[in-house]
Amino acid sequence: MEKIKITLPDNSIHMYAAGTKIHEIVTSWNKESLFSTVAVKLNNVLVDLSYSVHEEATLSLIDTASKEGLYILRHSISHVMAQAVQDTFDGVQVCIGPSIEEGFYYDFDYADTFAPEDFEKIETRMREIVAADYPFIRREVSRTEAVALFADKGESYKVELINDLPEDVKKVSIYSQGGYVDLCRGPHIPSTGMIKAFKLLSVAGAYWRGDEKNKMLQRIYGTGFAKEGELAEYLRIIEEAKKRDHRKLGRELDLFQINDEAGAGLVIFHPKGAMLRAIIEDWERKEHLKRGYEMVMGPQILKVDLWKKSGHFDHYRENMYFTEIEDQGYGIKPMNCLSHMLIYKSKIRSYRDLPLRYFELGTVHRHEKTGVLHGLTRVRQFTQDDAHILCTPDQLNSEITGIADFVSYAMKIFGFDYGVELSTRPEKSIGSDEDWEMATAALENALKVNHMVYEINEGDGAFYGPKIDFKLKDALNRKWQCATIQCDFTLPERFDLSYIGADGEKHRPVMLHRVILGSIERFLGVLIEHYAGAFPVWLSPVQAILLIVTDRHIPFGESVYTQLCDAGIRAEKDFRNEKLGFKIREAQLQKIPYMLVIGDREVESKCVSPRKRNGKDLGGIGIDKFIELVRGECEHYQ
RNA sequence: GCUGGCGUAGCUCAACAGGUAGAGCAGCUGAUUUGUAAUCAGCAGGUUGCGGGUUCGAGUCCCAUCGCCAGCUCCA
Repeated sequence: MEKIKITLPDNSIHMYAAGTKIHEIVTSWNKESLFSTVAVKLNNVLVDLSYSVHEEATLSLIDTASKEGLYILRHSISHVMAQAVQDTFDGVQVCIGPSIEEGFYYDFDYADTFAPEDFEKIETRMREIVAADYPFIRREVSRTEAVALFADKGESYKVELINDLPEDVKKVSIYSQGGYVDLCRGPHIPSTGMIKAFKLLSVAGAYWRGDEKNKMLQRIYGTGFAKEGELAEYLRIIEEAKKRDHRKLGRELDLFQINDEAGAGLVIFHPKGAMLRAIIEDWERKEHLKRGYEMVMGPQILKVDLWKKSGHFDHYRENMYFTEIEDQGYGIKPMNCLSHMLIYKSKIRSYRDLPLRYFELGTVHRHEKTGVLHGLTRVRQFTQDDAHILCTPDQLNSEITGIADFVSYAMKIFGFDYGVELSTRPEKSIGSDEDWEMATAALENALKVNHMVYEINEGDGAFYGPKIDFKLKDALNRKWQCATIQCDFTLPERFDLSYIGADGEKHRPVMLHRVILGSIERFLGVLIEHYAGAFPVWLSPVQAILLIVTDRHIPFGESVYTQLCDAGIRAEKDFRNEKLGFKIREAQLQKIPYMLVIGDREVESKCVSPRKRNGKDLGGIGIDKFIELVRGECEHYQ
């Protein structure tokens, strides 16, 4: 019999008979590893353990500890769930059921509705399927055979999927376990018994193939892990996220409200929330001025004709609000660029003036569909830390570098980690192919020059240009879009912007749209969740609260309060007739960084006793020393 | 916008299968003068999101509308 050479994971080379199953090869090499191996990579291609090798190959194992392994495990669990759902309910058609970042889902077409109460039934059946340890069996069949098979089962969605495959696909693979058959590329785990920890989480609507014109299906979400402990940890993080929800903390910390009477998606900032915003905005102004930006301000509404000129009317109208004044149509701005264009055009520009960097904390309105509104992170009115940079094409690189540095600095200041993505031309867009290519190349080039690691996000650019998106990661590792740099050759064209070059001729400048924190509202929402409401001292709306032991300490308390206010420290006083423990509890729940206890001892020695938010008692220290302490914690930022 | 779930006091939540809303916290009043996460007592607080309908009777059932939640689609 023919022998083939297999390079094993430890780089040792062994000879096996052609046609040997991978499962047998692994068994002969290291039986133990089978416990956690879900599939293997054969010459870098993922295949099942049941695969038979016919050619010389290099083998590496994929176990549940790896990202790919977990993906495969979860995909297999989704098949088990689909089987359980079909076994439990009549008349259910299966659609698609992939692994996703944090788990898996499966879409079903079912006349009745699934309720979370049904999960227990489904999970019980799933556990039976797991206990039965059914092997996942792969079979390759012709398209016609597959169509016949699924048509016979009444699975019209699967039939549609097969019929829509490219013509050159002659064969498809199907997987079965315990009588359940599914169209699937694979690979899968060897058998259902390998599944140890899973949980169904939620059910929600989802359009067939993600198109809102199609039928709404029911999607059941679940997650799975290699070990019970990991599942428990994941569920703990979900609970933690709930505790940190900025909508809940926003109310508890009295930061803001979103009120039906005022309107959906419209934020009303309370004193503490407005303070927090002001701190961030002051920081923004200072940092922008440092970096050569100039502050500008534009109106909230501009004539419709101008929006037609810019292309917003044709491409962004459904997101805009309009109004009329004395028969003249106006559009409420959804972006800040128009005024900035007019500022540029207000006089003749020389190449010596460039780059021009116009910065505006610009409030915009966008008509978002009701279903997408969400606390502070998705609203209808928000303020962007927006800037438009007008420069020569050869200044693009250094400008983008400057912005990237700015973003990196801001993320460090606020304590976030982040990732970078390059988003390319979307279907609905304006501008020539040439401009798009130039703009995309400019952004990509800047990323490369700066050795930045990035991912490509196809078709996710703005309608007027490609963009670099910075996605920050919060304390719970969730990603949020905040900073973005967009390259635009179109708007300068439409507004016929020019500058006089060294050659005395007119040239067209290039424009960069960019935000650093993005929407101040969204950023605040993310910030609240990142810090769980316990802001660092420099951001805390209230930095210190004075707590007196009894009312004979009021006069000294008042004098301390005055000294702190004079020193620019944001202080509050709690001189109520309550026990100290009660006041500490309240200050603690308000997550105030410093509680200053004032009793007989402090009055006597003219000092305060700070108690930190983490419970640490700093003992009696002089007021000057406390002021110094707080300033020291802020100076690095302000 | 779509699918499903949900709107009860400032907040968190009760009220069996329709029978004229109840608790804790917060608030107010009084007592208490208090040392590092809740002092005690009393009082007050709601046309059950808004508008229709069914019924002798609706928080509970039906319709419509506004809003919230989870997704989908879209996005800063």
